[in-house]
Amino acid sequence: MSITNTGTALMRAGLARETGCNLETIRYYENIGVMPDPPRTAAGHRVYDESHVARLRFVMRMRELGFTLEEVRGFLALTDGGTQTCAEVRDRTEAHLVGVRAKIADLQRIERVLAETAAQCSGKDVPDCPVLDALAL
Amino acid sequence: MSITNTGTALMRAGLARETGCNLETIRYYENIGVMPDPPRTAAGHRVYDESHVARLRFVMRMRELGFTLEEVRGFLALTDGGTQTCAEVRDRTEAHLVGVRAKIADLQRIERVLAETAAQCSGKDVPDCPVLDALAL
DNA sequence: TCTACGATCTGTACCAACTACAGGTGCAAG
DNA sequence: CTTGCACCTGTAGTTGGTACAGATCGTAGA
Repeated sequence: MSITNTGTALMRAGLARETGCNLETIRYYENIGVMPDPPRTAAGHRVYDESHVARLRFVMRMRELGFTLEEVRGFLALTDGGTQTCAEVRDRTEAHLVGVRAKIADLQRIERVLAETAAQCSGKDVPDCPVLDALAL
Repeated sequence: MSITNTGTALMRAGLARETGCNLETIRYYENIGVMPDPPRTAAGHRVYDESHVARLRFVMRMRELGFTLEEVRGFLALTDGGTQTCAEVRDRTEAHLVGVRAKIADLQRIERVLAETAAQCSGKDVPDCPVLDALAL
């Protein structure tokens, strides 16, 4: 399953480079329990392998898709426990999708209000403005 | 000329009730300079009038439309100085609109990815799931 | 071997934009 | 007179990071 090359030991900067993740964010994810405490060298330096790269990429992809870290944690708990089912994962994904669609609708409403109001502007060097009128309502 | 007719004196809770703003947020807006320091009673209690109600409503409406407090401050500085022009207000509004449209596009991309992936789910009680596969890529 | 430099370590502070709470006063009703 | 609420202040917590200070480690050059 996991292809573990012998020489793929990474330090924190290496993991950051491999994943594109910010250096400090790696430690942050460790602190909040999203990434595991990695093994350390004698001097206390963190050592990462391919499993850490994969997990961090998973976390980053979920974040890109707008999942909260709490939701990420939930997914990881499922897969870490090996208790995940396709139905459960789909349900959580669709629950998130509902939120995303609500945000889109919200922003579209905002977009419409802003565009319609700005379209009424004279664009002149006068103090009166329909945008300010709309905001003062 | 009764005091209670035109000059409706409000305490903080009254202003919150009139505007729907959270009680603590009013003090926060005062601290960050978005709302002015109101006059006080002898005991130090804040006293608000209609001008505060109007200003707070203006701030809240801008926030609802997704403007940052920094942008709100900018608009208020314009109108407080009486230096606003319709052209300037329209320009700032349209600059904000660009950001809103970018957010919508972003969320629509996310929506598409989530919907397409979730649609491939078997919905069964099995550990394999196309959503997890997509995230693990 | 000494030394300089970069990488790593830790804790902590900072950002937006609020929200909440602790601990203290004021004021009016019962 | 006491109860109880509204108000006051400062400060901490939230989410998801980002950044910095100060200490230590590890290695390459002189």
